[in-house]
Amino acid sequence: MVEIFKALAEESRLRILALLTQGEMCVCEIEECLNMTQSNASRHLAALKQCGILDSSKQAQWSYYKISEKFKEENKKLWLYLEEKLKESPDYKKDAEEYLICRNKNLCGSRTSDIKN
Amino acid sequence: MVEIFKALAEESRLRILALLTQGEMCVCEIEECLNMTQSNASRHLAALKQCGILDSSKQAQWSYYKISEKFKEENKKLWLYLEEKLKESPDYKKDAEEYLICRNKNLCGSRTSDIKN
DNA sequence: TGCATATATGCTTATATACGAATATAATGT
DNA sequence: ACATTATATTCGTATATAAGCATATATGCA
Repeated sequence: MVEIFKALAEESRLRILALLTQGEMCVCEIEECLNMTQSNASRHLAALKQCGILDSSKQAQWSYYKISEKFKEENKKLWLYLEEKLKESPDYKKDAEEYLICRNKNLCGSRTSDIKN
Repeated sequence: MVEIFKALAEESRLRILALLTQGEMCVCEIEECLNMTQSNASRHLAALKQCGILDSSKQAQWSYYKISEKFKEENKKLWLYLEEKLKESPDYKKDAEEYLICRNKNLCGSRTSDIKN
């Protein structure tokens, strides 16, 4: 449990999580939306994955990250809390708008998940 | 929210929280139950109080800490999660036994809350 | 008043964490 | 094979956090 809280105890990682509630994203999209350096984005994503909060899959040269279903199931109550509170954060609205802009830029070319979205 | 997660991102503080699910305690009881130094116990309690997770009240020379009702209300889902998971932690059983022993030692003399318990 | 006890806090040190810049690795397309 | 792009990782540095020890503060009691 401590590991999970450590992962959540960082502003940037919470912003990443908030973004990912909208769906899967690749590193460069996160980087762009949150205006952070590549290494920073990559490291925060790795930290969230490391403790089981995120899943990742590699398609071509892109790594896609999303909230782990297993995590949601095993930490239902925490997840409900996060869903509720992340949206209340002051950064959320702004980041969510950036997310839409990113989507339209189609930074990472077409991908499997785009078919669904 | 980050502040709350930061406070929760520490093993000793989670053990303190687990203990406090059983009721109000003073610093010296925490100190004894968890076998930590006085300054350490005091500081961890201060950190938990600082971000609203704990309340404290002073009676004579003792400071009593307990889980804040306001915190529970404003963070219902998180609190439900904590109640569920803290009990599953490997330290919990051992610490809970220590808690009973402490109670019997009556370290801090009689107190208001003892009447209720 | 003086002493003992409980708690909080300053100070120092050790460790952890976050960051940017550079580099390594992997996949793609020419 | 080579250049390009996306991502991961290494390195050095700056900052944050935790711990112990000593000290300050506050309360109760002789």
